[in-house]
Amino acid sequence: MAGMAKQDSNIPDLSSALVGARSLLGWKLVHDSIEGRTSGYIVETEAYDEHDPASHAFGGIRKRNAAMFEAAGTIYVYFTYGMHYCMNIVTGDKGLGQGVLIRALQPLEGLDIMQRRRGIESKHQLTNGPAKLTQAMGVTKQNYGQSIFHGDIYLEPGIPALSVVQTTRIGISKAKELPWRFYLADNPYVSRI
DNA sequence: AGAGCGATGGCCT
DNA sequence: GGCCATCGCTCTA
Repeated sequence: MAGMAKQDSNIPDLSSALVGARSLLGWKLVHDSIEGRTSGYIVETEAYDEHDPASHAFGGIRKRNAAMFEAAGTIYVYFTYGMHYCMNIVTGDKGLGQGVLIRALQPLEGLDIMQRRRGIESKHQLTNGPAKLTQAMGVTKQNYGQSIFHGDIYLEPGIPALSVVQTTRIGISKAKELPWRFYLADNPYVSRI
């Protein structure tokens, strides 16, 4: 199968933020919560590493960002604009301060739960943004520091990332020229093209 | 289709 | 006191 993009292991490659951002595309993100199971395919990501002025890890470890310095697979949730949560999956060696922001999902299971949590019907609007998907999936500060390898939020093999677009990141003011955003080409659940 | 803006809280200088 | 890795509503075109 040389030259064919496929998922060839049962864990994504989280060795660095850039590798992880690409590797996580197509994986199924699952949350088994008290309200039920919600899941979706990861269709859009952004990489943030320790040398990146746009990263929350830039400037060193603090209470707010400490989870980013934990082992790869740790979930780093942050609160922003007074009302939104966003979710990252930590990459790289422990102590580095790297992660991948999950920016969009293609909703798969628990659509009714997502619709209730989001307060909207439209399937396309449920998870096409970093704060939208955490609301739909029921991810909050409570999940801060959990590991995707043993917890109620975890990954399962999903769909092959056949065609990936790499471009600049969204919603940041520093280092915005870096092409560290990845998404599945032609996927209707990407936050924006 | 795109600009403007309010909501709202933790962390920074 | 100001800034945000945001979203969705409300205007103008």
